[in-house]
Amino acid sequence: MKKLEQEFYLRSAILVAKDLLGKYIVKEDKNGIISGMITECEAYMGINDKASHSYKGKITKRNKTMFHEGGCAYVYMIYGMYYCINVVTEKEDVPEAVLIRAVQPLVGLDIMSNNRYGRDYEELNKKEIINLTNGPGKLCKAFDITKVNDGNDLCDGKIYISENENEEQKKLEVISAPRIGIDYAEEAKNYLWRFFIKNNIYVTKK
DNA sequence: AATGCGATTCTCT
DNA sequence: GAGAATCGCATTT
Repeated sequence: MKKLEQEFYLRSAILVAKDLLGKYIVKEDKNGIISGMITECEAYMGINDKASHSYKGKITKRNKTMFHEGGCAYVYMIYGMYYCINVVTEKEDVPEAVLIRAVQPLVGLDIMSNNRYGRDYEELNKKEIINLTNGPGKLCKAFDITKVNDGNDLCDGKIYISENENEEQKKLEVISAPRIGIDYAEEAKNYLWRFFIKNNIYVTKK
C-alpha cells in the first residue's frame, strides 16, 4: 500500500478532507500494525473559521502544530480524558487541519480491542464493535494516539495515511453535514465541513 | 431514538 | 476559573 506523499497535504483542508475518505490510516505500533479506513472527517479552515483552534491566527502552546507545513499530525487533549488527531494541511503558516472523526477497523483488531476494552476482538458484542472507532476520542484510544504523537511527520514516521487501491474508493458517495460540538462558533457552525461516507455504519452521526 | 449528565484535566484568559 | 473539535451510561419516549 502506497503512503501518501506531502503534495497530498499541501492543499485546502476541505479538499484534503474529502479525499481522505476511504483511505487508510496506519500506525506501526509496538504491538503490531493497526489500520482502519477513514469514514468521517471535518475540515478546520484556519484563521477565519470560528470553530478552528487557529481562529484569528493566534499561536498557543496547544495549537502550534497547526501552523506547520502540511503533512504532520496535530493531536490535542479534550475534556480532560480524550485525544483527537488531525491531519495538518496547506503550506507553513496557513493553519488548516482535518479532524479524523471515525474509521472502519481493518488490521490489528485485537490491539484496538485491547486498547479500548482490555479484551480480544472476538469477545466483543455488536455494540462494542461499532463503538471501537466511531468517534475521534475512541479511535485515538484504539490506536493509542496521545500527545506524544503531536507534530509527528505523516510522510516519514510511524503514523501515516495510505492509498486505497480498491475500486470501492472510486465509487464512494460522500455526504456533507455541519460539524459536531462547535455550538459556540456562530455562523461557522452551519458550514457543511463535515464529510462522511454514505451508508457506512462506522460514523458518529448520519 | 433522543436527551441528559458526570467524568477529568489540560489550556488559555 | 471557565470551558472544551467527547464518551459512556442512565433515563425517558
